[in-house]
Amino acid sequence: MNAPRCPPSDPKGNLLLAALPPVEWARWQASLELVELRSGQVLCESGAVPAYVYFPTTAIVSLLYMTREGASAEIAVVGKEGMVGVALVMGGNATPSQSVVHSAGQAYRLLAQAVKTEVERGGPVLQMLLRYTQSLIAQVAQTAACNRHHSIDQQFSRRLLLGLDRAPSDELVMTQELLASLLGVRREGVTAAALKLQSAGVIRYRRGHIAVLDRRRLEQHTCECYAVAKNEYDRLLPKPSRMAAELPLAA
Amino acid sequence: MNAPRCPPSDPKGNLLLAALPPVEWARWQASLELVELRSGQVLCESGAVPAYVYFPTTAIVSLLYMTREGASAEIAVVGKEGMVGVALVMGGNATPSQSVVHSAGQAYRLLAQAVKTEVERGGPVLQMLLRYTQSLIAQVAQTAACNRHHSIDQQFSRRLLLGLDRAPSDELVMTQELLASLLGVRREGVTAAALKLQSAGVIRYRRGHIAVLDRRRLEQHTCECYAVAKNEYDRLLPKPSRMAAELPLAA
DNA sequence: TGGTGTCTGTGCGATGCCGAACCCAGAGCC
DNA sequence: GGCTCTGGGTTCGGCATCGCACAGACACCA
Repeated sequence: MNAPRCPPSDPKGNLLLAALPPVEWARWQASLELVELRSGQVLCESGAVPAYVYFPTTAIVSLLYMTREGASAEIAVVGKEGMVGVALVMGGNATPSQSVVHSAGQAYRLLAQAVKTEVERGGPVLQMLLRYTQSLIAQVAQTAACNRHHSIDQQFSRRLLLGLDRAPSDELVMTQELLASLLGVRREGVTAAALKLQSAGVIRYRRGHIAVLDRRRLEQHTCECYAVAKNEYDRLLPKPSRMAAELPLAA
Repeated sequence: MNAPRCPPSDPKGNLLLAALPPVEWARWQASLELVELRSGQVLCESGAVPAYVYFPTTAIVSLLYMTREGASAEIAVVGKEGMVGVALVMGGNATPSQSVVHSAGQAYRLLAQAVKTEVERGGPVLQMLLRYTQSLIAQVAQTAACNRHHSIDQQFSRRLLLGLDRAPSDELVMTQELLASLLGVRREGVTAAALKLQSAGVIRYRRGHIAVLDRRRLEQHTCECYAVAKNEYDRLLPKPSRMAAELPLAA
């Protein structure tokens, strides 16, 4: 009854898939393919045309920009709330950014052509994907402002919250080294920020595992960038039915 | 024969309008309204639903994020190559960013409702606007990476090129103070960067006017961010007919 | 059980940028 | 011509972050 590694997650674990109207959902269901994403896996290289779009359920993906000198900067995070591959919706297919899995898990994928067909059809699916893309723009823009004006401490807290929203539990599986490369700062800067939060009792961590003990206070340590982007997502893609998401599945 | 201030610019001075297919162009022409935009004018406040979208011809507009502490960061520049108000295309209407004119000039505007009707219609216009939006995402993302990794000198050069591409001449009308607030850095940092470029003979400036003398060398001083974003725009919205743009208008 | 490699903590000096203050000079106005 | 204002140049100390180097420590594997 179990898949090799984990029990397969419900496609509706992805909030975009869960928000599909019944007619569209019926149309998509047969085409959705469950895949296990490994940590470090590159879903789409910079400038390449992806073969699939991905709807993560438990996996978490980073959209990265690499500079000429080899430095990296994460411009957005995609997890169960979103989709990897909006360039296919926008018509440009490729993007200068790279999509990399940083937290292993499951996702449902759809052939690029299937998405393009769906987009050409217009209607509620296109509307939803465009709204998600708009929320992604807001996240990227907020990252730009945050990179300019806020301290490593604040950005570290913000990034923990972004991860937490997309993770299945209160524990993030990522090293300080990884976080540093995502934030585009030195690992020592992340260590210092983590130490402060740990001694304040907000988080606890050990070798690649960061447990958030007090989310409330973590939010207080963070710049407004987290809330602005989250509010924008919630405004653009309101929860269709909170009940359905929280109640156990019937039958 | 002249308008009060300047001769009215041709709507096709805006590259998106110029790229409209004949049928759509005919449909739009009657609805387009020429407006003079003053420097400092706010086209849309953060979180507000704009009444119009704007297609600048000679004006230049900044998309700004403001932090809680009052600092600002320009996340993208829109001039004759683009459109202000993509949120209406994406369906979210509002955005957390603010649109501010920083270089007075002309633009054509269209009622929000007219744009939404056009978007619902689908077809080539929607495709074009989505592709423009994708190029805007690339610009914003590049700004995020640039803010993280590059020096004020590089960002200053990059910003000059962004302005130059959208300005009618080789002279930018903007003070160092304004540039500093757009880049989100101190004015002294901009002064230092400008001095270096001037003593290198790349630019010459005086009280609010910056003349670019040697564009080639300016590009050499810049980080790759400028070229990446520009290439992405050119890829997504190729010049429909270079001839038509460069030849004088017939008849 | 011991070895090994990865992850985390720490301590330098160097540097780029900030914050504030002040002055000068060009431009516009009366 | 003189006044005033705005834009630009300069200086100083301070701080956050960087780059590098190294030591300890935990986790895993043989």
